Amino acid sequence: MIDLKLLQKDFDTVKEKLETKGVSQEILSELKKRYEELKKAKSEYESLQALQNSLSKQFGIYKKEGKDINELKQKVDENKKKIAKALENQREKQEALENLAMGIPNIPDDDVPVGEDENDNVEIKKVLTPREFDFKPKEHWELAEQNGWIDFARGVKLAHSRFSVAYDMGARLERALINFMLDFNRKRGYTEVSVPQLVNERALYGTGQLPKFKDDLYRVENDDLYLIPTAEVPLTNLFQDEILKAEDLPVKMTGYTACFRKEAGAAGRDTRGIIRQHQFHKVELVCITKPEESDAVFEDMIKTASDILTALELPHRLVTLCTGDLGFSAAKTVDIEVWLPGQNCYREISSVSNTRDFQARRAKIRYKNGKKNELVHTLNGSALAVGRTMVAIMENFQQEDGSITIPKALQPYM
RNA sequence: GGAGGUUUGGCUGAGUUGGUCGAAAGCACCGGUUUUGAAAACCGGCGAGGGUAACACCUCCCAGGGUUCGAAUCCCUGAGCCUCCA
Repeated sequence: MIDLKLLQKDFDTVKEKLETKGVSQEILSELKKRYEELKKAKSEYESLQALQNSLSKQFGIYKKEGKDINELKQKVDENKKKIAKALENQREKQEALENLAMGIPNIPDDDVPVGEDENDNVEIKKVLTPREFDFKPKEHWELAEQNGWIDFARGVKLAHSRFSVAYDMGARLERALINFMLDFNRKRGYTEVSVPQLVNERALYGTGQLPKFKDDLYRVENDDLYLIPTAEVPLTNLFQDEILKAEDLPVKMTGYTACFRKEAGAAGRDTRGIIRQHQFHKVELVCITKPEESDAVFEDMIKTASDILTALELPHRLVTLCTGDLGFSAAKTVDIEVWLPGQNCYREISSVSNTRDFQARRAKIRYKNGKKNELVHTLNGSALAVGRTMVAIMENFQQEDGSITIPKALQPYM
C-alpha cells in the first residue's frame, strides 16, 4: 500500500509518479478524500468513546458511593447510541478507503525510466555472446519432444492445457537445476527455506496479489486457501505482523516451490512449449532489509541471478523495466532475459524487484530502529525460473542432430 | 469424527465473585550509581498501533460477534496448541 500520509502531504509528487504507472489523478484525489474522511470519522468516534469511558468510570464510583445513578444512566445511554452510529460510519469510511487503497500500485523509484510498455524498457547490459549456429536452431518444444523429455499431450490429459509431463532426462534436468540453483544461492549467503505452497488470503493481500489479481490465482474452495503463484508470497509473509531486530537484518532467503497461475490474461500467448505453464517450478530469492540497505541487496540479488546463468553458460541481458511495465508492488524491477536461439530473441527468465515499504506496509513487517518501529523494505526475485532455464539449455545446447549437451556446471547434479 | 484442557506484554507467569487493569511479579533489555574494569547490589525506565508540536485521547489480553453504563474476566462462533477416545 502506498503511504497515505505522503499522499496527503505531497499530493502532486505522488500524482506525477503514479500517472506514469497509469493511475489517474481522479482516483488519487478520491483516495485522499477518503483518507481525510476516515480521519474525521475516527476522531468523532474516539471523542465519543472517551466520553463514554469517563462516564462509565463515574458510574462505577457513584454506585460504590450509593449515589443516584438515574441521570447518569440516561446520559450514558444517549451517548451509546451516538457511538454506535459513529462506529458504523467509521467502518464504512475505513472500508471505502481500503477498497481503493489496496488497488493502487506502488510508486516507482526516481530512476525508473518513464515509458508505456515493454518497448520502453532500458537494457543495462548483455552478458555472454550467443553462440553462432551453422544450422537452423530448433525451438525447445521440438527438441523436447524429439528427445522424449517432455510430453505435452499427457499433461493435457491429466489436467488441461498448459500442463505437461517431464520424462527421464527432462525430469532429471529439472531436479538437477533446482538443486544447483539452491546450492548456488546458499553459497551466496541466502538461507534455504521450505514453505507451504498453499496460503491464506491475508498473505496474498500482504504481497499485493490480492485484491487486484484474483483471476490469476487458483483457489481451494473448501479451505479458502490459494495455490501460490510465486514463493515470494509465503517467503515474504513469513514475517507479517512481526517487528524484527535490527541486527537480524538483512534476512536473505532462497526457496524452491512449484508456482500456479491461471494466466487469465495470456490467452493465445506462448501456447506451445513450456514457456507459459499453469504449474511451473521456480527457485526464488526474498530479502527483508533496512530501508538504507535495500539498494545494495537489490544489486546482490540481480548479480546472483545473472551469475547463475553465467555459470550455466547461458547468454542473457539485464533490462530495467519502465514505469508502464512495472508490476503492481514494485518500485523498481530489473528483468533478466535469456537468449533463446530457437526463438531468436531474449525472453524473461528472472525478475528482481524492490518493493520498498509497499509490501511491508500491507503485511505489517517492521523492525526496531533504536526506539522506533519502522517499515522494512522487501525484495524478491527469481533465481531462476526452472522451466525457462530448461528451455534455454535445450535451445542453446542443441546439436545439429537434435541432441542436447548438459552445461558443465550442471553435470555433477545429473 | 467424539470428549476435555489451554491461548495474557520479548519470555515465564498472576489476574476469571465484571469497574480506577494495558494488566502484578520475575527474567531479559536499556540508562544511572558504585567499580581500575567487569560481575554483584541498588535506583530508574521498559508492550504494540493510531493520534498530537508535545500532551490529552482512542484501540489491542488468539480472532469475530454478543450481554452490560462498564469485559482480559460472562455468553456464542471460529482458529491454533495440548491430552484422551474412536
